[in-house]
Amino acid sequence: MFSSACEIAIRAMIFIADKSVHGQRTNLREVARGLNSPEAFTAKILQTLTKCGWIHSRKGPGGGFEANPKKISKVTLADIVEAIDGPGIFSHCVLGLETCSDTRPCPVHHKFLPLRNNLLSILQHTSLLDVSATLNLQKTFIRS
Amino acid sequence: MFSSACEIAIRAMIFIADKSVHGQRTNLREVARGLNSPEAFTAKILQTLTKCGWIHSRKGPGGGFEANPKKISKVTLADIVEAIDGPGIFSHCVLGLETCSDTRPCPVHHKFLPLRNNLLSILQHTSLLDVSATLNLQKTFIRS
DNA sequence: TCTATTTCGGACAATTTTGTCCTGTTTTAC
DNA sequence: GTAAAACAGGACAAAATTGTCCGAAATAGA
Repeated sequence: MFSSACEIAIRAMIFIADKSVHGQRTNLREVARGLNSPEAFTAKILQTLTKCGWIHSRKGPGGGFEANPKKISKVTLADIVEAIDGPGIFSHCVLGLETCSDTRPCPVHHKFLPLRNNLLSILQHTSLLDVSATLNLQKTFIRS
Repeated sequence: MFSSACEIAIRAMIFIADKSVHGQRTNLREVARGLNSPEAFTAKILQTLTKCGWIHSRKGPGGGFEANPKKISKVTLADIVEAIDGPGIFSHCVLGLETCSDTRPCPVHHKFLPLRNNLLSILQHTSLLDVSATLNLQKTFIRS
């Protein structure tokens, strides 16, 4: 569904959001270990998220990554997915047709339309706060 | 959502099914042109579908590909997707966690569960016959 | 100021996916 | 029987994705 970079991005954002909610800053090593993801690859992804402004980074001792608490309740899964996989994901035809649309549909277009809308709705209405809340209660997990 | 090989596979199956329903056999060149897909790559995909038994191939002049009319109403999108992308697609965690399950869920597991079931249901209940029917009426298209 | 810590950014490497090409084999039509 | 048509399959090539490495820049603390 999403690229593995995107999967890691979402998990990383949840991890960082959870720390930030509790007033803590975390760093690359902690994130990578928390997710059980390759450190260097995770670094690249965090770089992208930083450039997009979804997290804030700080160099030097005691530095690391943090998320603006106000943003955590506003940033949605859709925002993160778009930042990593690009906006194409939301419009890409199920059968890969470039010209697929309501007026010139592929054979499964109408079958999948409600599903796509549902997916989009979930992504757009699920904030980081929503999903990070269960994490600290050990009700959900983010480490493979 | 699916790999591009899988997108082509589904479109190719629809194309072949549509021909077969009308008692016609088609060949690689026709399929590739019908889908506007690279011929050699399409050949590989048709090879896989043939080995899986979803279509039947025939060598020599006048040869090509055809689908058993009885099968066309039974083969589902899920069958084709599984043949090309493997069964993992149906169980792969949204966030890429290997250990994700109802009892040890990732933070979005429960949010996406209904969506996943819905997707699975659509794939399993949509037969080739269903989707190829609209094609001949020029109501849907499979060429990009 | 010096050092240790940490992110940044570019170059590079490995892997997977996508795509091509060529040779062989089977089959049909004449 | 021969030639042409068509798929089968293996080797190869290109592109995209995933992943690594290292030096530079920034920052905190001694």
